[in-house]
Amino acid sequence: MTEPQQPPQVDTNKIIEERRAKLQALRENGQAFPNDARRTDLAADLHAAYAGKENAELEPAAIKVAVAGRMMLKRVMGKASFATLQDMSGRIQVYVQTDAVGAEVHEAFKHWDLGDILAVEGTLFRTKTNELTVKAQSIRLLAKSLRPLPEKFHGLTDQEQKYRQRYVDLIMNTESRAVFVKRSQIVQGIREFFVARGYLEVETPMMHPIPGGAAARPFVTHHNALDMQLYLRIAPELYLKRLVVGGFEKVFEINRNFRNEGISTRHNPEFTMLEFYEAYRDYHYLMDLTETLIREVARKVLGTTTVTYQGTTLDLERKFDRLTMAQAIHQYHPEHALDDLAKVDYLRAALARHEVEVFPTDGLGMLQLKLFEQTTEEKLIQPTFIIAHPTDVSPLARANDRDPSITDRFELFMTGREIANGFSELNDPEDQAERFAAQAKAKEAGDEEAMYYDADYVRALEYGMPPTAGEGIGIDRLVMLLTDSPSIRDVILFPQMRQED
RNA sequence: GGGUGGUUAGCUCAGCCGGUAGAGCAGCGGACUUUUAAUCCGUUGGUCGCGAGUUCGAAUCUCGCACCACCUACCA
Repeated sequence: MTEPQQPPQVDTNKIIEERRAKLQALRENGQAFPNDARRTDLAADLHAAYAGKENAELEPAAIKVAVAGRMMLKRVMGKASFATLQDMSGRIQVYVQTDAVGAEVHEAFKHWDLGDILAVEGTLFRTKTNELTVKAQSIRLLAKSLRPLPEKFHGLTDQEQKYRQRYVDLIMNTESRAVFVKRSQIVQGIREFFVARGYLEVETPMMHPIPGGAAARPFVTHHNALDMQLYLRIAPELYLKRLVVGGFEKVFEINRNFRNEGISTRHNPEFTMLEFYEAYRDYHYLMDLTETLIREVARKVLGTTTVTYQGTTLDLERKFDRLTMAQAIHQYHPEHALDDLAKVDYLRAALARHEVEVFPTDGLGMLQLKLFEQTTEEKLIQPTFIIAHPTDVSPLARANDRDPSITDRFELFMTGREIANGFSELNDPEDQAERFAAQAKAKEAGDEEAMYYDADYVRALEYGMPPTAGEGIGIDRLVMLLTDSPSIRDVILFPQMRQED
């Protein structure tokens, strides 16, 4: 891991050799990478602006435009050629004629390669097949591409290469570009949603002396000058609640968390979380807010609240179900009667049949949770809030007033996956201190995911935190859902991969 | 971590029962002044993922390793 970087590989590929020779010739003729070309027009803007114009009207008007982009297609026909340029907005065709640009330039153009970055100035016309085209008065090569692009028709299909060389994926695949544009719009929509409701966006530390706020294994790092061990954050929760203590009564943060755990189609070591906290609210309010948020973002970004994910249609308009774990188990497995699901012995027997590991210390809530996860979680396709989680597994959530063995907490499930997790916050400093102590004890006993005792967080609570509700939403998973992406790697620009070679 | 499948030219892919590798695109040379995956003629290009083994002979069969994908387990 700490080995020195390998020297860059010398690529002996013949195509690259030829392109290097072309670049060398360009260098000998002057500036090979000119930086004085100015673009005034984007492809999509031109298509939109002249959508209704016939060539009879367009060509005589001699509308001057300056476009630039990557050459994706090239068709040479003796004394005239067509090229297709791609810019950030889309594609536009360019017509290069010996009569218009001169024999020398056209001859040079014939030796430019797919992938080269070009600038074209000229006038608009429509070809006989009615395609809007720039007739070049001048055409320049701005940046030579040394590496050949994937095949123009099939594009890049190799999953590994799409992830490792995202830049090539983005050049070749419109659908990939669209996913990341949507991701950006979703994050923007969420940001606007909270700002419009008077929330303050904040940034809290990514490097924590004590990792907290979730049950997960952290990454460890070291600060040299301070000579101290630091952890990449597994959640921002404890810092955001310190801010609520400080008087920022409505805060949110959209940022990265890091968890040193397995990698899968649903897990990347770094992932983006939205967390938000609002004082003088409870978890019921959060559920309402979450429904509104997801509906509004879907409407804004997709234009609809009917979402198809991997062949399953989700209705985000309908009020989301709200069920306790026992109710959910009963609803999807009617053979488990509600009365029985409240009996410890019944649950132990049921779990034994499923061969689920249980501990003598597991109480009613824990047993229900285990049966729920085993039998029911994957069946929650339509948006469903599951409420009342056991206090044992919710060390930061407020205990229920009637039954302190459960908490005022919910998790939102869609397509059988957890999308959000929220609760009325525990603001009793003495209760919090006891729960930390229990977690610390579990950690000593070998539970690597158990929390540390965070004395400063308890000290903050001792100044008094207003009753508060807080929630976290996994942005990557939400984006997967809204873009119909099967893998989390499809919605993360540069997913974590094993080292090449 | 466990299971299944994959890895052949820059890219997309063929390659049968083992006989030492092929197409299309891209590239190079030529023809072509409205093409659009342009077309037509010619042509260069390979450590068949890596390493062993079986065999007269391995891209092909066997074993090991690496990486990727999918399923599964933990999690968000």
